[in-house]
Amino acid sequence: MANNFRFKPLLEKIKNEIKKHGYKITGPRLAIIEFLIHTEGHPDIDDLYSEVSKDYPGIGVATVYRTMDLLRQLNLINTLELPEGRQRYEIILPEDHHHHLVCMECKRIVEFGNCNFKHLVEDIESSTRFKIYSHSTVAYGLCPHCSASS
Amino acid sequence: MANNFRFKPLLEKIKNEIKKHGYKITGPRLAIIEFLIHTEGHPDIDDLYSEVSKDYPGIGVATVYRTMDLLRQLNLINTLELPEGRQRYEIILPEDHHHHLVCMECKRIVEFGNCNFKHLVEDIESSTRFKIYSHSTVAYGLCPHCSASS
DNA sequence: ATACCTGCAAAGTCTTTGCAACATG
DNA sequence: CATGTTGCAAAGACTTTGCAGGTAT
Repeated sequence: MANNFRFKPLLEKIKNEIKKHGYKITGPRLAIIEFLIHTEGHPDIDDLYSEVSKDYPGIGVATVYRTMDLLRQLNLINTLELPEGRQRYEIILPEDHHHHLVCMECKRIVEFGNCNFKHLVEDIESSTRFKIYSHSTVAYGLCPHCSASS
Repeated sequence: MANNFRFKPLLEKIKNEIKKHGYKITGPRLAIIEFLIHTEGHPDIDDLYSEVSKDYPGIGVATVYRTMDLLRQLNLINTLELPEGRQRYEIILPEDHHHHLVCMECKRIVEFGNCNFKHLVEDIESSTRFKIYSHSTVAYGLCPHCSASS
């Protein structure tokens, strides 16, 4: 697996974070977290449920929802808001600020790292008097394949 | 109404767009569109349903959903994807490219106009080979009021 | 031993759909 | 008057919740 190198330290960090807050490391949680660390994709609840079921048969959907809530509360995952009407998730890697490009045709999701938003923060903070903590950008377009075939 | 000046030409443009595509101007549609043009907010389906019911009693929720689908297909409204799990809408004004700032505490939504994304488009297009057509940024923070009281 | 956690099924919420009556162009 | 549109209610999709039994620490 390409990203295996990131596996152990990240997994340990996540487990510690969970324990630190008084929650427990359980089979279903581990299976979900390991899947999230390994996958290159941006799974939704259904993807998680069906994929994790392979490692952990018998897991219930409710557990998947509850685990994702927990991970989000602990700031261990990001939630992607796309126009699909459901959420997709990705594990947060340290030092990996990126955004997403979505193909309007085939729905493929690609990450991109260039982000110059930080240059704007001061401007926006002074014009709106908000204190900004985070941001998320989604760009829409056509992927190479779909743009060739249209 | 502060934005009355924008009302007539925009309304005409929208009506024409609807007719041009073979759809009809009906009472419920007009009531929804007029509300969207007048409001300063970012209503969700429920807001629309209850507000528009005042002008047009008896309207059904299904009609609100269907009208918003139509307006989105014709590119007359923007959909805001926020972590609330439901969509919010805004009418598209010509020459008004902006993004949104959301207060994490009180959920207030504020628009900001600074956007330097266009400088990145070429970079992203060449590194990903996508053709980009639009983008949307949401920043999260604390509004002046909430940041004072915390 | 004591929280916490799980799967299940039921309940809840939000959105879509089928349909007969109606309205627009 | 042909075609699109509407409100309603039912169906569908997705998410949350209550609970009794199970499990991590």
